[in-house]
Formats: sequence, C-alpha cells, structure tokens
Amino acid sequence: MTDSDTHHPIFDLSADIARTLGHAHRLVLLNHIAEGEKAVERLTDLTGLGVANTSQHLQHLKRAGLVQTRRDGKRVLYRLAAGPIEMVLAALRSLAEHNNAQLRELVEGGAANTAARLENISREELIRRMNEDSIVLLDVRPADEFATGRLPRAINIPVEELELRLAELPRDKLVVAYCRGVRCVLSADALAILRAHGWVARRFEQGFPDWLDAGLDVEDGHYNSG
Amino acid sequence: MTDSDTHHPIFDLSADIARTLGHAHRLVLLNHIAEGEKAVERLTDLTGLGVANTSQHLQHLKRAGLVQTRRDGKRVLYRLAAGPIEMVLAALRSLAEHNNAQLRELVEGGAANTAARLENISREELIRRMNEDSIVLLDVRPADEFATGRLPRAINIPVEELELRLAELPRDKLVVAYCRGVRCVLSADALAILRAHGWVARRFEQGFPDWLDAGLDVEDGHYNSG
DNA sequence: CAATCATTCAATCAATCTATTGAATGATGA
DNA sequence: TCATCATTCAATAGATTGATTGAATGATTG
Repeated sequence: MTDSDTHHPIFDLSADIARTLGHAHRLVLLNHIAEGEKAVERLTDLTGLGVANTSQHLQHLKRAGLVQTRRDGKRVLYRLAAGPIEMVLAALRSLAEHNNAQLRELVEGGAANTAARLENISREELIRRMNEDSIVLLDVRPADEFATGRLPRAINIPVEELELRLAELPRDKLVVAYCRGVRCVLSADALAILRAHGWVARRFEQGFPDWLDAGLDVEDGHYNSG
Repeated sequence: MTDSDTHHPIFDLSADIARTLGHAHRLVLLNHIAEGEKAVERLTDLTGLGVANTSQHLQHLKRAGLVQTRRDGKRVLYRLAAGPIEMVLAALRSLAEHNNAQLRELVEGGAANTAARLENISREELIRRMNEDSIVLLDVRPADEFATGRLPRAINIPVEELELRLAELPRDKLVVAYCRGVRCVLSADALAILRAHGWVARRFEQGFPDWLDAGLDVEDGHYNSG
C-alpha cells in the first residue's frame, strides 16, 4: 500500500528507456553505433534518414543516456554509453524473435517444437558436430563476404536467395546458419525461412568474426563444399 | 547496402515491444502480472488506475504478445506470455538502475567505484560473509513483513525510514540490503540512498522468499540484532 | 429470463511524438 | 576573417497515444 510500490521512479526511468527504444529508426541507429563509434553523417548514410532527423533521434538516445558523444574536429562521434545496454538490446531482440517465431508458427500450423529449434548453438557443440559431420553449415552473408573467408565446409546461400535455393540443403541434417555475429540479423532471418519450410535449423549466433577471433580454422580461397 | 540491413522486420517488432514497455503504468502492470496471474479488478486495485484505463493498457500488452488471458467465470485473468519477457524486464530495470546511479553520482560528486557497488551479491557469497560477520544485513521491507520472518541477524529499517535512520548502520562494514525478491524494488531504492550517503552497499537480489525456498535458516519470532 | 458483475469497446480531447523544412551554431582551413 | 562543412536548433503540420466518460458485451446467479 505504500505508493513506492506503484509509483516507483525506477518504473519511470525504465519506461523512458523503453520508449526511447520504441522506434525502429533508433534501434537501427543504436545497433550501428554498438558496432563502433560513428559520426552523424555516417549514420545517415547507413540508415538513409535525413540529417536533421538522424540528429534528432540521436539526441533522443543521448537524453535517455544510451549513447554518448565526443567531438573530433567538425564531426560529432556517437558511441554506446556504459552499462548493460547491449544486454537490453539482446534481450529485446530475443523476445521479438521469439514472438515472431510463435506468430509464424500459428500461421504455418507447425506447432510444438519451436523452442528447441530457436536455440543458438554454442561454439563447442558446433565444432563437435562439424567433426561428426552431423550438420550442414550455412553461411547466409552476401557472396562477396563469403568469398573473403568462411567457416570450414560452409555452404553460401545469401539470405535473399535462400527461399529459392532451399533445394540445395539436405533435409536429413541439422542446418546451422551463421552470419556476421550477434548483431547481424541475417541468420535470424534465415532460421525463420528454414523453419517455415520444415527444416530443422539452429543458429551459430557468434558468426564469422567470432570464429576468426577464436583463431579457428578458416577457409579463405577455394570452395570446398564436400 | 541491402535494405534488409536497415529495414529489417526484427527492428519493427523490437520497437513495438519496446514502445509497449515505454509507459510506466504498463511496466507496473507487467510486474504485478509477472508475480502471478491476476484479474483486471485486482490490477486496478494494485495500481490505482481506472478500470477502463487498466483494461486498455492490458490490451496493449496483449497485442504486443507480452501477456495472455484466460477466462475464469466472470473474470479475465492475465498472465505473462511465454518467452524471455522477464529477461527483458530485468535487463531494462538493470539499465535504468545503472543510469540512475550514474546520474546520482554526477550530482553527488563521488565518481569512480560504482560498478562494484552496484553488483548483486550471490547467495553463496552472502552466506560466507554472514559467517565471517563481515557484512550487515539490512531488511528494508515494512516492519510487519519483517516481523513474520527474516534472514538471520538482519536489521530492519523500512526503506521509507532509511534516510532518517542511517546512523543505525555501521560505516565499516558492507551493507547488504534485501527485500521481497528480484521483482521488489525496495532494496534497489535502499542502495541508492545508501550510496548517496557514502555507504558501501550491495544487494541480495533474491530476497527473503528465495532464502526461504532454499530452506536456509530463518528467524521468525524474536528480534536478535546482536 | 432478468439482474448483476467484470471487462471491453467507442468516442472524445489533450498531450506527445515524428518528419520536414530552413535557419543557426561551432569548428576548420584558406 | 570568410567560406565551408558537420551538426544542431526551431517551427510546423500530421499522426499517434493516453485518460476519461458512458455504453455495450458476455458470463453468472437467482
């Protein structure tokens, strides 16, 4: 009955933050910024928004304490503020993906076994199953990125072509899709497509950059799809 | 450069969810619902909102896929939907608390060592340090709740009285505040107050119910503050 | 079946938010 | 210092959102 139970400032603060995240443009901006400090102009290029509009959204983000700025000559560089922001973004995306998957499930009719299929696959399990040859690795990045380096024995089908080229994927193996890393949405998209067509698919969330960082085997020159 | 990089549906879905969370009333409702299925009337009582208003907010939450309903006689019961909703709420609150702490830091002048002080204390560490007597356990729930049961050797100062009764707390020990559990905001509030006055404080996030569940020692009758 | 109760719907007004436009600021370099 | 460039500010119009009111729905009880 104390009103601190119902009108607690933490709810107002949380709501402020959530409202700030409640606009697709700002989420896109935030995700670009999360990949590295960027100037306003660069962000307008990346998003296709007008300059003033971008600036306005950025200041909204700044007011909410999600980004910080510094000046470098004429430019103002935006970077992510400290704190568990990425955790919030990750949780939010994960929830959105979950809800989206459930939605598709309703539409598609297949009902029971989504939870398991949604899961990410850990690097350890991925390596183990690559050695067992019990999976198909699917690289859904654009062909040019694939050409510069990829996980061993990965097949490349850019996500835009995936629906048309599904026949290239075996039905009797787990498909593990990967792309540029946790903040890249291509593999999430791929999962949705695969699921919608009855494949059993999981996702290697860390993607290619992480594989690289871990110093693991990378193919770089010749295609080796056997 | 593909527009799936910038106009990806996942951002719209995430934004929808975030916008839905972007109102303090809905956050309050959601937190009440997270504690257990509740009817609309009960929620109006808990929040003090009008019935129609509450219903409207609840339907907003429902549209966004955050809650689900079932009918029980005349009543409609709202419960949390499946999925990582609680994770989002936790992350959001954690970020809000972080930002709030940083804000106060700026105001108060103390600057460097917040991160450590913000951290929750695990049950293991708590038990260890209780045995070492290297902490002071602070129960910030209302006196009546404290009277019905508490952690061993806890001191009770309801959070509303905390600022006035700070003198009762030693300066030379870590203060560990707890309340009703992860969804209870009292201890978060207490931390803010303690921090603002220079105490070194942490939080036992799981709170009293979890301690109880774990079957650990509980004091129930007599005050035992030595 | 009529009365009652819990919830939802519909309509309204005020408040807030977004994109756009064009002007203003602030730093740089000739 | 003047011109230029990147960014921000200010003002506007259109759209969306929130609280309130009163009526409508749907299930239960007598």
